[in-house]
Amino acid sequence: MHDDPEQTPAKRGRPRSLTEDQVVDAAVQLAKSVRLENVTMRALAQALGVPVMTIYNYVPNKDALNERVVDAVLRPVAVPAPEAGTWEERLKQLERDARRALAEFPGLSLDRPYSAEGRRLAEGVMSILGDAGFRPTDASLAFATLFTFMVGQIDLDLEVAELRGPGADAVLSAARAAELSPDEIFEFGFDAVIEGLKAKLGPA
Amino acid sequence: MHDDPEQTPAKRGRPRSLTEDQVVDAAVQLAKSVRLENVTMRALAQALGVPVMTIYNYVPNKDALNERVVDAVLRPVAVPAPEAGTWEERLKQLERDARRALAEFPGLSLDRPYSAEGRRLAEGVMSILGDAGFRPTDASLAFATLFTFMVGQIDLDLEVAELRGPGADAVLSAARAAELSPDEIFEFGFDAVIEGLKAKLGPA
DNA sequence: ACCTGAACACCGTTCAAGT
DNA sequence: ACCTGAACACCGTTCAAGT
Repeated sequence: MHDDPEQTPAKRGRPRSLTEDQVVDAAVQLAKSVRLENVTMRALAQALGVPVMTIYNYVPNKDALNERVVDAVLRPVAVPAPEAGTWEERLKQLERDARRALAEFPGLSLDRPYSAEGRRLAEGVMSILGDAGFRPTDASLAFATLFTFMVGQIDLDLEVAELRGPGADAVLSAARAAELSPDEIFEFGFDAVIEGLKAKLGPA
Repeated sequence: MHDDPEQTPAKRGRPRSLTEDQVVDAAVQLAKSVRLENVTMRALAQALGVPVMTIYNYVPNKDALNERVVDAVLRPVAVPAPEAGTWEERLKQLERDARRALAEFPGLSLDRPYSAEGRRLAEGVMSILGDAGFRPTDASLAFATLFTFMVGQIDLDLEVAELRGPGADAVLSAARAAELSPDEIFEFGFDAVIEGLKAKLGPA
């Protein structure tokens, strides 16, 4: 009964010099200027002012760290409630928020392996599609289309951000010639996708 | 006049042990089972039966090698001629071919930096959109939407291929529950995008 | 001329020793 | 109990020497 290690943390041993949040936050900051995959454990340790191996007391390895960074970035993205508007408006707001959240982080994508936050957003989209009245199979197809569009859009955003200047690139030069901003491209594409989904699913 | 080094290759010095095509082809083969970024120069050298540094006689560095691999994979993808069908059919065939070509290669994407073949395909899509009667700004918007969809689709294909089994993934579990194949998802999504583009651009 | 061994400047991570 | 230096098994690539 007495001496329960859960109740009495018993500050024995060396005190922790960091918290997990500090480690993840520092990695998030570094991921703003360098692609997440290129954030090195050594650079992270230096930013935290600790030896490299100390990080491994807070995070099992780099993959796990990356997952927590993605979670931290996606956490602020809300799933709009039913009262927030029509299903089209709710989806658009969700995808716009996600895109904005990810835009600060070069090369941070929604893809594999799915984080807890990624799953939350995926379920949010599915539930909005359910509210819209789509039956399960149709909702899955619509989800896949929206997800596909979203991943591609983030990739396009990255290219626009990186390829400033000399990169004589057919894709972007066409967009540049027409003076299209990434936001305009997103709005147009998203509306087209929604329109297409309604056309394909509406008559059922 | 005499002794022109261009006309008379003059087999002096050590003979080349490889050709550039051999190097690229070997890299293409390795990229079928390992993501291109994870194909190491050392593994490539071993597959070719030469010391690592020999590769640098044929290719300046790994980035350039990767670009040539992407070009080699994309080269067989044709831009359907005007006689091949309606602009919708031509676009669909092009994107389906590109998707199939890339499907064999895990993690091979259309994105940055654009290869010569990628540029050829991009210009092909733009010309098909021109044939369809889209004016330049509209064609750019439509192109960006199609490109976005394509990049996302390839990413989705990769995840479907990789996440066999335990990965309890919301995105794919929904698709699996509905027994949707990647091809069905592609067909549906592509048609929806085309439908949306027509709806947005048609009334103009 | 072309080839290539040795070496360098990086990675992530294991392992055993330190307090 | 928590921390961490040294070392290991990798990378891509430079550089100088070999034929």
